[in-house]
Amino acid sequence: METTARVPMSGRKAQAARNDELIREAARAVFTADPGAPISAVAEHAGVGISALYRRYKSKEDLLQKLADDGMDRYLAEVETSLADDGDAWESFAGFMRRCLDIGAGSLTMRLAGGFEVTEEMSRKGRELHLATERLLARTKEAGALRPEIEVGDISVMLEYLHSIRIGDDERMNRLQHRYLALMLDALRLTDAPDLPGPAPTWPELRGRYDG
Amino acid sequence: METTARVPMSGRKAQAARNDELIREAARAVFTADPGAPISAVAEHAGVGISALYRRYKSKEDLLQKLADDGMDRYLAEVETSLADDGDAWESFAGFMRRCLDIGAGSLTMRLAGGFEVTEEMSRKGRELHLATERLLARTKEAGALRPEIEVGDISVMLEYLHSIRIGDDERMNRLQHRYLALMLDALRLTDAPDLPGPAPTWPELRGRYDG
DNA sequence: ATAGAACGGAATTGTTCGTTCCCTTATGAT
DNA sequence: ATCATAAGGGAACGAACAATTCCGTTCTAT
Repeated sequence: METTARVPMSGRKAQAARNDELIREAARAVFTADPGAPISAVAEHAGVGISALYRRYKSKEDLLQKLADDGMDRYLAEVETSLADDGDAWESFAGFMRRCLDIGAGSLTMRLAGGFEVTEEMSRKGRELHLATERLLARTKEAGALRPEIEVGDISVMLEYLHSIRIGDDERMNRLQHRYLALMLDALRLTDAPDLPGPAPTWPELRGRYDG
Repeated sequence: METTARVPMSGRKAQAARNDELIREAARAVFTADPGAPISAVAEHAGVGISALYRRYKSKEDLLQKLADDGMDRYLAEVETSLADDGDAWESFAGFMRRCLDIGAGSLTMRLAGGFEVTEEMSRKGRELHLATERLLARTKEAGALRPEIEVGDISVMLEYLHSIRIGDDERMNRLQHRYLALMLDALRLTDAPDLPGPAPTWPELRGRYDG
């Protein structure tokens, strides 16, 4: 045990601060993997007891809400990063998708939905994300780098389902997810391929899964 | 026995015979949608009571085994249909994928796995499927119609993943699944696209999810 | 040495789900 | 018409599970 705590890593406060992060990370990992996971799985994954969790979040619903909200922020940040990138339009878009895959964004919210009450604030943020994503898609299409039929709903669905690929350990899983994303991306840039069947999922359809 | 049996809809026996089918169909639908669904959901979906189910299957595990086995048979039938098709190699392969999507094959077994004991017989059948699929892929690649890096594991993962897309009612859902399959297929025929990241999932990796 | 924050994890309580049981109904033989 | 019986509906039962609470312990700062 550290007696005099030179290192910032010692002391209960530092421990606690680190646990904050540890727990958020674990929650993200666990619930991305399985939205219905028990809260004890999060504690286990984080290597802490259940108390550490309940000290920080009033309830499971509270945790899920904060997580979803956080996920939306991350996602928005990624869209804006790409929007601000003035380089190659296609690479900018592809990078956005890859980053979303890595940080678990773009799908978490959807996958979690149903497990908690959607606040007005979150609903507002959701619309904001939608609009921002729309801008990114529009810009990419204008550059002739993206299939015109692709809409925001497609992005949601694709990210959500890429995240559901869970084989092997974390590293292997990530690699496989990128394998299929690469496949998708190859298809997405085919601007003159034949039409896709059926219209893209609409915003109400996606939302409908949890507040319908 | 049917004495005169003009009307197939009357009589307890006819009812029962119809229920056999009703229940299999419901089980397929329900468990494809959610491998962890309660058995009562199957009864509900089939419009019968729970007794009707337990009269036919010893237990949930029994039902899952029979279902998985049935799924493998269906899948094998589809591979062989395509293998027997001497028309355009690409269309033959694409048709195979589309049919698998429609009948819920190619993923059911995997998704169900973990919920029941895998018999030796099933294991054997699994290897058979693998080989047959390999033949189909090889043939399609030889015709220059399929990306050479695509392996059997990719097919499993893609089908499994496509089936997990669940938005809207059955019809809408099917349409959306075909939308993303179409996207995938567009990517799969790109024989000269840049390499995909990471190797395809291997047979042990896929199996590893339930008997590891 | 002691108050108290931060924890770990067992105990508690409510819910879910597989399975069993019992009662109703339709069928076919007597 | 009556009765034995196959089928089926769905409530009841008990085990497993998971959210939350509670209590004893450890470590920090004083």
